[in-house]
Amino acid sequence: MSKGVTLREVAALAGVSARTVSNVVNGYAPVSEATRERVQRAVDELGYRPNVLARNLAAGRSGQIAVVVPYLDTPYFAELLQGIIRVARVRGYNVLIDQTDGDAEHERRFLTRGSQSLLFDGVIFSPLGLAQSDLSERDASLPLVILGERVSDGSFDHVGIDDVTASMEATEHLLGLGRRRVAAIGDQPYRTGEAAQLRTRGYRLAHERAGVPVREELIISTPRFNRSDGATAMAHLLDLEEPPDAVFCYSDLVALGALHTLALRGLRVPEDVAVVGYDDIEDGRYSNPPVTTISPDKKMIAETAVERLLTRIGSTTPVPGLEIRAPHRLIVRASTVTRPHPS
Amino acid sequence: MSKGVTLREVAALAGVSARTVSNVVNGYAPVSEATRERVQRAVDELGYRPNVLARNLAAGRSGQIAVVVPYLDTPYFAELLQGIIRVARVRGYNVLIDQTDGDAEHERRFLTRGSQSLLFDGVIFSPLGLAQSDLSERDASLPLVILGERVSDGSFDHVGIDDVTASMEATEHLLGLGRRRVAAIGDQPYRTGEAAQLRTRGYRLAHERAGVPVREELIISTPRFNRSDGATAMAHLLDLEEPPDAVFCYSDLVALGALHTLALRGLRVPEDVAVVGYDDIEDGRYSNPPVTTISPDKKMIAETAVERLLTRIGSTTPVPGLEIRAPHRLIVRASTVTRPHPS
DNA sequence: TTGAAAGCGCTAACAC
DNA sequence: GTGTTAGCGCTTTCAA
Repeated sequence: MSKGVTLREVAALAGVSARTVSNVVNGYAPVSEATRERVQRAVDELGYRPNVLARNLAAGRSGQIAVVVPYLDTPYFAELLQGIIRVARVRGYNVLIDQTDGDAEHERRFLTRGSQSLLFDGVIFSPLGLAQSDLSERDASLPLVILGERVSDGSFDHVGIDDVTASMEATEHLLGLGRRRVAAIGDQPYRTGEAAQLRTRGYRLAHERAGVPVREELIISTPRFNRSDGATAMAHLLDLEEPPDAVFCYSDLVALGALHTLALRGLRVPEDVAVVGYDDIEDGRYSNPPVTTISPDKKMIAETAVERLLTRIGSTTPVPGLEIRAPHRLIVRASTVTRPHPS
Repeated sequence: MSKGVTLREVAALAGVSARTVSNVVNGYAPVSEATRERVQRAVDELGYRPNVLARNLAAGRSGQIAVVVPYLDTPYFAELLQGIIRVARVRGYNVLIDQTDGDAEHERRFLTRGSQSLLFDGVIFSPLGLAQSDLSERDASLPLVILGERVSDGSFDHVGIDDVTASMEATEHLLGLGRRRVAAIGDQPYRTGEAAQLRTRGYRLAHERAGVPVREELIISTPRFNRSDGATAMAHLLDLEEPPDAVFCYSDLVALGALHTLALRGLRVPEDVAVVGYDDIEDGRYSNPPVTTISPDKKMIAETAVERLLTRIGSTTPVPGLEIRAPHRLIVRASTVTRPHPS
């Protein structure tokens, strides 16, 4: 393995103590210009690289944050991750990735320092299999930021968009287009489906405001928010006696799946069925037709999540949990309007 | 921060030495059943969790591998990563992610242990900005597995599919359909574009074999393999005096971009223009129309990459670099054949 | 400013 | 089988 020049060797060559080398390397404390230069020369000459492990062990921190998502190949998470990694790197943190497949047991492990103890200083977490209540029974000493739709219990921060409002806007857009049989794909009417239920709430709210009755058979629940579920749900909707003339999908992936089924059945979008998605992933911008969608400010979400986490990590006293709402907007594309505004 | 029960405390409670606790925890060496049980009880009682950092420092390894890709939000990498993380986890390794944006300087940093020293035991690397020659000037003590199209110089393993053959097959498929003006999108005729050039070679080879002359103006080069480049290139091709009747795209993303432009121009796929992609990402299965593509065995690539890396990490003597060819196949979908085989 | 030295928590060589 | 103990390489308190 690599030789590994140690701090001591540098100290010896420079004729100073380890302490001084450490100071120079870390830019800490005052060191006289002459000494600093001498040390620096020794560092260069020996090609010294600090051993991160040792540094962290001594300092009691790891310099790493973990990002835990259900699925890595979901474009939304991939795009978010990209942002998180960029920001973390700038702040001197490495990013450890884990993917839980939405498995509750697997997810729970990240709520405590557990066996990973000290491997990461904090976690940015997007839970899927855990219910709100699970989040409360956690090791509060582990800095945590939650992404997605949860309400903070005060021991962690939560960053996300206002799902109810966004969903309401998406539905209103469809209703405003004169559609009267607007379906919803993605409800999850069970304990761990709290996030999805917020979208359904927005959907109902929009109907209420518009004075259009909700047709319960048009609300389809799906286990996941992926293409295949979207395709299946759409097929089911089209087989109804009175199929919908519009669909609000709880993710762009679901919308893409719905579009796929619509194309197979030879239906025109948006003429026969208008489609709205959620997330604004790149796929949706290039699909045929491009998908109208709710676009969360991902850059801000990523930045805020890292920023908050580092604040927590850096603080010795408990930091109050914040509810942070990132902005979102509706982007209208050809899946709902024949001649959309140029975007 | 978390209290942190130490090995010594456990030892004290169990009335044994640290050595024994370590043995029990790690399942090492022989320990009498009675002792093991006593220690285990102490561990449980105290809620002892080994400090990974300390363990690694002492053992001289980190238990982490780094995976370095140009872009995380490229579905192909996301899908691959997913496989890599799964396998690594089973083998007890954590995965550190980095994304280079294809920046050569950034990539080069991963060819040496550099400042990250000891933070990871090995690297799975998919270079983009580096040329073949850059790979040779590296710190051979860092276990390395390269993904994508490179030839091993003997100091690392390389896992990938046979790009030339695959590209030839893709092109032959188009030629076999009777298309005579087959375009290619994705060539990169410069030093770091070696991978892309292999695809172009396969493209030419297919023409040669079929006795169809290559029209140089139909070979379009693009800086990246993304949707936007594909859309632009397609627009350019359609503006030619004699536009193509088929396109071989060097990635599915490029194909999706091309499809987008084709739809905008009101052209029919495959009737007017047939399209073939590369990578078999999920997007391509649900696009409108679904994309015929070269499908590399991603699962095997991921597994093999991790397996080889761990072999390198575990070996004290130099391991000869292997060239590993993963299988691939052409999947025919509606973007080239009106009534494709069910897939 | 700088030096000496005590750990950070664990592993493993060396004894018994 | 099990105990002792010397580090792994760095940070940092305490003196000087």
